[in-house]
Amino acid sequence: MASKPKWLTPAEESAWRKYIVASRRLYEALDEDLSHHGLSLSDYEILVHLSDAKDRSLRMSDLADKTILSRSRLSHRIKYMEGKGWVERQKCASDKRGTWAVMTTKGWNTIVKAAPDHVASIRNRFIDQISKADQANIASAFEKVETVLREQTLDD
Amino acid sequence: MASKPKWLTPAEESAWRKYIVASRRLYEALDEDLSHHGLSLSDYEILVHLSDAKDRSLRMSDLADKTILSRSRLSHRIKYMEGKGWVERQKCASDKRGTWAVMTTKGWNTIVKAAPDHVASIRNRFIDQISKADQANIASAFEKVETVLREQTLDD
DNA sequence: TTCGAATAGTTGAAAATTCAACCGTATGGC
DNA sequence: GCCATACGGTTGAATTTTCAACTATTCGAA
Repeated sequence: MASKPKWLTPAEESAWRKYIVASRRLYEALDEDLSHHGLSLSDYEILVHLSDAKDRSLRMSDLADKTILSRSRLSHRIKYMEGKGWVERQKCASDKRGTWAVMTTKGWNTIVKAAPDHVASIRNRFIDQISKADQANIASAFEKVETVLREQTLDD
Repeated sequence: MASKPKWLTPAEESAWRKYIVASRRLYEALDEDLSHHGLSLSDYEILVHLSDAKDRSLRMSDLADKTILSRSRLSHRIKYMEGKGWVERQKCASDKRGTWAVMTTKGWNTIVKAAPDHVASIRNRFIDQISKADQANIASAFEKVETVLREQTLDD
């Protein structure tokens, strides 16, 4: 990687620390809020992506990509969620290796119930604390970060 | 919480999604980079805070606060790190309930070795992708978020 | 001074996550 | 068509994290 350690300037260090601390705490808080509905943040994300999808169904690997979960982790989680009755698995006809994760009515009801509170959390704890201008700055900055991250991950 | 679900506007939603996705990927990438040194991001944080501290020692609960780790998790982690020879525990004289986590020379060497690469990761993957202006915006925005988060957590 | 509540920290079991190996199916070249 | 390789997904074991209970000490008020 770097040949000479180029340390962070105080301003950079400060931005980094503030970001990292706040993002950890934010994650915690949202997860805690959601736990009152019996959901973890990843379970919620899984349900969101399913509810947005055509027929409320997604192939396991697509779902894994969208939720940024490893296939293994998703597989375990879906097993759990199947137990809860929120999703079902269906064999894929066109590709016999594949599996569809299908959201059930019960899953739909669950997320419909949780969503207002969750959105309120995001609002109270994040969005409403940040000016419109900064929201735009953050959106573009993190988009850039993510793009580069993706490129960097490809060639390693 | 909220009485009426006040949904996110498209701009807000976009900012939120971009932030959440990038932050997850960023965490992953940094953790992966660090793993080449046999460290997880939390282990690194533990060592950083210890190396900044007077006598490279901190009380367990202070360390837990600084690293945003639960006491239990820190306790387990320190046991592991003790096994690696990176830290030692010492009984606290003034408060007999207490324990000091003390970084060893081996621990110091470990972090000295890992730090340049880690800083380079933060730079490549985050800092260098963001303009100076946005760094400042992000610093202040996340500071605000964290402050509110802390206040909210107090009265719950 | 004494008792009840709070604080510091640990522990073992339970739950979640990662890791690596694995099966069955597709796909692309020859 | 045939084989090597890649893909899609699952599984069980190992590791990590959470959860709840617990010990020991300190603090504070009566």
